[in-house]
Amino acid sequence: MGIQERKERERERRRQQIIVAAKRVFSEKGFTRTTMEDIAKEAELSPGTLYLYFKNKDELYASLSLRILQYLIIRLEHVNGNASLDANQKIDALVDAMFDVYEFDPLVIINMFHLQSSETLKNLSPQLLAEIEALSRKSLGLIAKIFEMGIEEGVFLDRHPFAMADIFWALFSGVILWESSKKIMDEKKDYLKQTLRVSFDIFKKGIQREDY
Amino acid sequence: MGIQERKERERERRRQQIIVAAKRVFSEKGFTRTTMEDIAKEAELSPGTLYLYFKNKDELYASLSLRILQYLIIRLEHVNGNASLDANQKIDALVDAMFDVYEFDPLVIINMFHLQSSETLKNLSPQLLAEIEALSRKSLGLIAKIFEMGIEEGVFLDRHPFAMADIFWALFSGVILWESSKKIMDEKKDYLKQTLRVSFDIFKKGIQREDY
Amino acid sequence: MGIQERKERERERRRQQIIVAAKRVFSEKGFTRTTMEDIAKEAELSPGTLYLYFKNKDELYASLSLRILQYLIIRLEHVNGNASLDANQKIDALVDAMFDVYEFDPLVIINMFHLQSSETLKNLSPQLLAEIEALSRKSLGLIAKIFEMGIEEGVFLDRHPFAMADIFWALFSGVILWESSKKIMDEKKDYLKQTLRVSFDIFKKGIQREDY
Amino acid sequence: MGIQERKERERERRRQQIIVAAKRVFSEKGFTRTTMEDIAKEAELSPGTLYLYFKNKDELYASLSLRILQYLIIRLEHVNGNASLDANQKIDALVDAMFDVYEFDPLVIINMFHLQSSETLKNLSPQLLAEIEALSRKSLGLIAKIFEMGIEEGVFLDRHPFAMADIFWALFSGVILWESSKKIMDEKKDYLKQTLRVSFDIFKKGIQREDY
DNA sequence: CATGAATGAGGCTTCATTCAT
DNA sequence: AATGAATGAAGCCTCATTCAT
Repeated sequence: MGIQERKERERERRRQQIIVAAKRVFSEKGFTRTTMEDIAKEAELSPGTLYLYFKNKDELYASLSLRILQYLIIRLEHVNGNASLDANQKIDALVDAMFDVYEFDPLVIINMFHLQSSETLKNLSPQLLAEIEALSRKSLGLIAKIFEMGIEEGVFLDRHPFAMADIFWALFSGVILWESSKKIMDEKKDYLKQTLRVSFDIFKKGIQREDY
Repeated sequence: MGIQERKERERERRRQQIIVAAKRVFSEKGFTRTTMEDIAKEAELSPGTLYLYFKNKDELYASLSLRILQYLIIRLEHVNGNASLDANQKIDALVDAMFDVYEFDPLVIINMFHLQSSETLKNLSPQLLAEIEALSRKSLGLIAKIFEMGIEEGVFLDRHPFAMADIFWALFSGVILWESSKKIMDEKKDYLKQTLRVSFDIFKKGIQREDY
Repeated sequence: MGIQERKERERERRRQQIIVAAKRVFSEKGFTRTTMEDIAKEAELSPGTLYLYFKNKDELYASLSLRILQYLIIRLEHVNGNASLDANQKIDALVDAMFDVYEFDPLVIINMFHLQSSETLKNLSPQLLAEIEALSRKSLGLIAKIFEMGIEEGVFLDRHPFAMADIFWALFSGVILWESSKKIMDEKKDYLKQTLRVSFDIFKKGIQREDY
Repeated sequence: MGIQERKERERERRRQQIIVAAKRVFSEKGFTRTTMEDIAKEAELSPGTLYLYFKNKDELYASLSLRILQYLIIRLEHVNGNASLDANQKIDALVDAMFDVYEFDPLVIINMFHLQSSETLKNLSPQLLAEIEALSRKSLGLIAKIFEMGIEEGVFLDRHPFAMADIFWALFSGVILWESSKKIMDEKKDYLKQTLRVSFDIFKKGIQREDY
């Protein structure tokens, strides 16, 4: 059993090793221009080894997103579970969570939104697509719950909570993608977090029934 | 010169022919999975011919975005030029313009945001990148102007107008990308326009200094 | 049209060029150990070009057999069409035809029987498999017809003509495969044609109702 | 020594375990598409273990044939050793032996003929090739002996006994390969044994000096 | 002996791009 | 200008084999 456990740990360690390498290379070069050999080299492994841990390039790419979605869900459940917060406080907590998730691993977040907003999605295996979909749906559901609560409390505009969650999510991803795209076009300073902050403020104000 | 002109016109017509074909194929298959031969077939031309009009695949792809950005700028200039509108009316006109642009060619809009939010950007030639950047910057500038006006009038929150423009743009692209991504994951109905409408409403409300 | 024709001819010439090269390499190394690059080199073409003429390695391999089967069918039809021959004379003509086909291209014949008697068959595309099956069936049918005639004439044993055709075919392929296998094991002299001759004699005698 | 023997027995048991597994997998998938891991899984062993018992994939594949050839030789020696049979009775016994061998393990027989009629032969190590050759030669020699006897008795046509043995062998393998190939092309009923029966009848009749 | 994770060479195939016609 | 056949670089992935445990 000790052996069993150690093996398990080592396997997980190896996976991480690959994931870390993949993250780095994908972030730098994007999906298409990254080769499996690039990742193997970065991970100091042989190309064949990658395939012992990930079925193919797509799955490896997507698995990055899975990790961060799982982390996001944990954070969101925590927000939702905190009964002491009213709707607006939960929005604040939600925003904090999003910042946390972003800082947890900015490169992966950008990767994830690239994935979600790109053709790569069409290449994924049905299972993996379903998995991503499930986690996305769950995240969105948890976010929607907050809006639902605010609507019930009468403090938020009465819009479909899922639409609001979609918009919140779209705003988050839109800002991140747009800002990183601007950085590509123009290697200037990084306004991402400031812009994100303002956008969340605007959003929050925009959904209030009365001014606050 | 008559001959010269005719040649010029024919050349332009050919370019359009290619662009139309490219649009169709890129929209259907995404950038990577589209081959130059696909486009050539769709345009009823030979692959070689494409290279007489576009330097390479990337430039062809990007040129789609150029077209729509140019159209967008015309629309935005029109909005800005209308002196009879106050800031909030201009926001409405801006929103209308965005809807127009979207409906002008939804596939190309999605393409453009894919481009802007993707690795492809990294592959472009510096000139083309600069061209896109210039047009984007101009668009954003025109949008920012509206916010600037509202801030000066005292009806909008006093935030950096360019940040507001970025956020507006990010919201627009974010919703479009996210909704089309949801459609990939789950071939359901298309809520894009409704969601876009709500998101603009929230945004507009969110930037008001006083409630309206 | 002149141009059209010339292109057609050139295309066919290129195909032949590839087929000749493929035949040589496959015969020398067998299917698995032959690489597409081997063939390309032998044909003095680039690997990519092979794929302009053959969908993949399997199809290229199988197309060798198709050619010879077509040739065989022509020969068999000729035998069947000759109304002046009685059943036993047709058997002789059949045997001559088989020798002809063998000499038409011994390497390809061996390839074909390798193909027919091997796992490679399982890898073929359904269409190609169907095509081979159709030609094989047709060949066998033409052979069976001869036996049928002999049975009706009362000179051959009354066995199912198709079974007799199968046996004839199996004998032919069996001798060829076994003799070439012996040559691999033991680079000695080549008794193939003599053995083939004796085997056909035995077969012919074996199917007679009365001694002749 | 008891220990020594037990170890020996266990080693042999392990070998058998692998052979049984290999037989199953090779039969199902053919040589190329079978991986060592497939076999290891089927044998409930690890891939590495296979290499403790067989030098490589080729040798493992070939060893299947060795087994059946050994069995065949035993049967053939038995036939030859039975002094009470005349030549034609020995032919009958030979045919019975072939059927026995076929039924002893049809899959392995097919494997063996695949091996003998395939490129794989070219990959074998010289020793293994020599071993197979030796057994084949011995089998063929035993078969030839029967024909020799018949020729001496004056009941068989006076042909080179080894050629007759080759033809007999080629007929046997040809029918088996062709029938199993037909089954691949067309998942119909299995006429193998009937066809084999008829083919042996024809062969027997074909080699008689006088009618019988 | 047994394991099974790791290796890494090598094959098939695609496709952007070129260039002779 | 247009063609489209040809190129050939490069990528993904497989799998026989090894070796540290």
